[in-house]
Amino acid sequence: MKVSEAALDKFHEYLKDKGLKLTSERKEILKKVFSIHDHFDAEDLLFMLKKEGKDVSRASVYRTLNLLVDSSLVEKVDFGEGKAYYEHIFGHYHHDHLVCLDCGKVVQFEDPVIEKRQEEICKGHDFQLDYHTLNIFGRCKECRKGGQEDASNS
Amino acid sequence: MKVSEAALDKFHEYLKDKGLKLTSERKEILKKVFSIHDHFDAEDLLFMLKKEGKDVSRASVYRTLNLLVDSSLVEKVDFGEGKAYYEHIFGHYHHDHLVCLDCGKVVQFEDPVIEKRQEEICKGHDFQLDYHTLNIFGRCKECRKGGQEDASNS
DNA sequence: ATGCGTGCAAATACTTTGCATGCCC
DNA sequence: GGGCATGCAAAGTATTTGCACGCAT
Repeated sequence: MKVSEAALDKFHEYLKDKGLKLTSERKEILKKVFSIHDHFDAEDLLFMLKKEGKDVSRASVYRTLNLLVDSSLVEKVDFGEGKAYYEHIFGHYHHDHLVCLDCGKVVQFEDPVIEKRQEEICKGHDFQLDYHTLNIFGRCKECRKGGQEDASNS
Repeated sequence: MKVSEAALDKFHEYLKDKGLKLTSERKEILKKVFSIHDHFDAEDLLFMLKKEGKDVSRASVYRTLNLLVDSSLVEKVDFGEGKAYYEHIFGHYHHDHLVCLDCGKVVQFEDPVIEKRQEEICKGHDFQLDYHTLNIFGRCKECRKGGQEDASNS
């Protein structure tokens, strides 16, 4: 069974639980979301759907993304750009990001030491950890190589 | 010397470097920013300034906040709410946040293990670390104790 | 004196929402 | 058939920007 089918099942279940409906629009959006193996924003998604002749409105894209986030099938990622990015998470491990400030490239990483440490910190604060976001900003290898000396900070 | 005075010096230096000017508006904004020992958004800051009779425009608040962030005196914090929060950082250590999804309370923490691990990860990816943001979302002790309902704070 | 900075309002960018109609269960 | 969902456009937020005038260096 493909991941997107398992995701569809889970989404359907989530919707049923809430008394909501699995419409053709929601199906198309979910399918597309699970075909993108990278982060994307609402506008990207809308554009891709339109390009393929799927006639979904911007409002439905936004509304469905919120549902997908709420159902834990999709994660909202914030790179501090004043808009939201998304990535599907079902069937993946959670991961964090290295974001290049020059070229904008995003590299994913996952680190058990940090994950574990967060749990300890939360325990110490008697805080129930639901999820976290960790973004590391800087400059990737290529951008440092590619001419700009910089390197000096502050 | 008070922290805000040292900050003012550093800001002045930064501005000079860039051929920019230290205006009375920028001074007032910086002073206020360094008097707030918590995170705040642009509107909060504007409101506080107005309340004290400092006549600064919204545009100047936004423009100056950007300068303060660029000069590393202030950090932009993103809680995924679609707007930016800020906190002054000069004279402090960098810290991360525990954000309660129920009451919105934010607790700061700072963890050398996580900081160190991030450096190692960046080294492994040949990535130059400039800064990072780590937010942990969940529920604080009080909100878990206080029943399941949304406990809006007083 | 020069040119950056300011306030204002309009513009921009992203996201949400009200309403009339459409369609899933 | 009932009620949620959709599309559209308008409204709502957050932030930036063009312009004419003002002020720091």
